[in-house]
Amino acid sequence: MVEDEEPVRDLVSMYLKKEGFRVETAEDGEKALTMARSFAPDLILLDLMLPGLDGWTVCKEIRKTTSVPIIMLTARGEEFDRVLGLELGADDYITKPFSPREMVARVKAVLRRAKQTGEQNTVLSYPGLLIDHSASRVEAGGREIQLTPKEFELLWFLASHPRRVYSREQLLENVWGYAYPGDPRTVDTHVKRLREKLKNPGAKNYIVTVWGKGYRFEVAE
Amino acid sequence: MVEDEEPVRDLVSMYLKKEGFRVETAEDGEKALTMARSFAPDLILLDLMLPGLDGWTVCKEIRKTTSVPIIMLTARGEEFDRVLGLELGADDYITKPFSPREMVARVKAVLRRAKQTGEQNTVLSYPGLLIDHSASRVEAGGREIQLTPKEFELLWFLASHPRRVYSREQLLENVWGYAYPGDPRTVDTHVKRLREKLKNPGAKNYIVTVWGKGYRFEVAE
DNA sequence: TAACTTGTTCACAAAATTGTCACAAATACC
DNA sequence: GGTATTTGTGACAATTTTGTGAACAAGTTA
Repeated sequence: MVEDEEPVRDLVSMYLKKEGFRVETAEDGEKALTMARSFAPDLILLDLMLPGLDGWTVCKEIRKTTSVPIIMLTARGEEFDRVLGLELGADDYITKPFSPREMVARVKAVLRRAKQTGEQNTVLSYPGLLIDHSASRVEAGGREIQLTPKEFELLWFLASHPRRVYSREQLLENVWGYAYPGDPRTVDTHVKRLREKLKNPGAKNYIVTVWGKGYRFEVAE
Repeated sequence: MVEDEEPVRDLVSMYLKKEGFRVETAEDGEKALTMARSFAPDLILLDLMLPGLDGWTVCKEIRKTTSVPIIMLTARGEEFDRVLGLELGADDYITKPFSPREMVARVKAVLRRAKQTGEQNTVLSYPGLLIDHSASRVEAGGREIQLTPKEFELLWFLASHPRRVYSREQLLENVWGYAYPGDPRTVDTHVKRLREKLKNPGAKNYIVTVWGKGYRFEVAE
C-alpha cells in the first residue's frame, strides 16, 4: 500500500488485515520501490499523488521487473487517464473517496484474476534452475536431475517463496503436513541431499542457511 | 488442559512440561471456566466428554470473552461434528487415543499459527536501511549485511520504536526475554557489533547512545 | 524373499554465536 | 583540572546451532 496520507494508509491496512491479508506500507515512491524489490508482494495499491516520485513513474519502474498486480488510487478531482494507466500495466483503479468494502472487493477480484492466469504456471525458473511442478521435473544447469518426492516438494516450497526464511518447524508444517511429530533435524538431512544434487552443475547455492532461524531460497539481486 | 480422567491429564501434562510448557489442569467444565478467566492461558486443550458442563458449552463460553486457541479432544467412537467444532471456534481437534508426540506437535503448530497471525508489518524502511523481519534480512546502503539472531532482534526492536530511549534493562526484557538474569552490559557489546556492521556502507549512525539512559534509534527529521 | 528406494533418526565434529570480563576512553560534575 | 561514572572495545570461554556420515526402518519392486 503506497500512500502518503497516514489516515488513509491506516484505514486501508485495517480493512485488509481484517480480511486476513498481510499489509506493508510505504509513504513515498522511493520507499515503495525499495520494498517492492526486497520482498515480492502479491498486489500493490498505489496512490498516484505522491511526494517525490509520482505513481506513474513508480508503476513504470515496477513493471520493468515484475508483473505483480497493481491497483491505482486516484482522487476524484484528478484527471485520470485510464488508457495511460492500463498501458503502464495497472490492473484496476479506484477513485477516492472509496468505500472500504469496495476497495476490499476490488483487491480480491484482482487477486482472483491474477491467481487464475498464474495457476497454469507450474514452472518456476531461476538462473540455471528450472522446476516444473506438473511434470515433477528439475533441471539444473541444463541437465535434468532426479529428486525424491520429499526433496522435490521441499525445493518447490522454498523456491515458490523466495527470500523468506522458514524455520524447520514451518517447513515440516508446510511440506510434510501440519503437526508433523518427528524430529525437526530431519529437514537438515533433506537440505543436505538437495544441496548435493543441485550443486553439481550450477555453481549457485540456492538454499541458504540463516543461522539460528532456518533456511531460505536465495535469489540474486 | 481440561479432562476428567486423571491418567490422561497426567500423561499430557508430563509430555507438555517436558517440552517446557507450563500446564494447569481442570477436571470439569466449571473449573475450566473459572481458571480460563482467572489467568490467561496461551492455549486450551479441551476434552469434549466432561461431567457437568460439556466441552461444547465450555468452548462457546470461552469464545465469548477471548480468542485463545482451543484444541478439542474427542474419543474415536464419539461422533464428532468437525464443522460444529470449528464454528464454535476450536482451532484443531485430536481423536483419542492419540500419541503424545502427535499431541505435542499439534499444540506447537496451533501456537505457531496463532503467533503468526498476530505479527503484522514485517518490513521497516529508513533512508539507506531496510529491515525485513519475515526474511530476516537487512540491507544497508543497498548492500545486504549479515546479522546474528540477537543482533537482528535488537535492531528490529530499536528500529520499530524509533526516537524512544531504552535502558539496558528494558532492552534485555524486550529482546532477550523477561527477567533476563545476566549482565546488562551485554547490551553494550551487541550495540558495538551492530554499529560496526551497519557503519560500513552508509555514513548514518542509527543507534545513538543517550548518556546515563541507554540507547535509541535515531531517525532524521 | 531379497534388493532397492526413500525417509528418519542419531551421534559426533565443525562452525558460529553469545556472554563476560578487564581495561581504555569518554563524559559529567565539582 | 581532578575525580567518579558511564560507555566503548578486544579477547576469550561457554554455549548453541548446523553439517555430515552412518545406521535404521518402512515400503516397493523384481
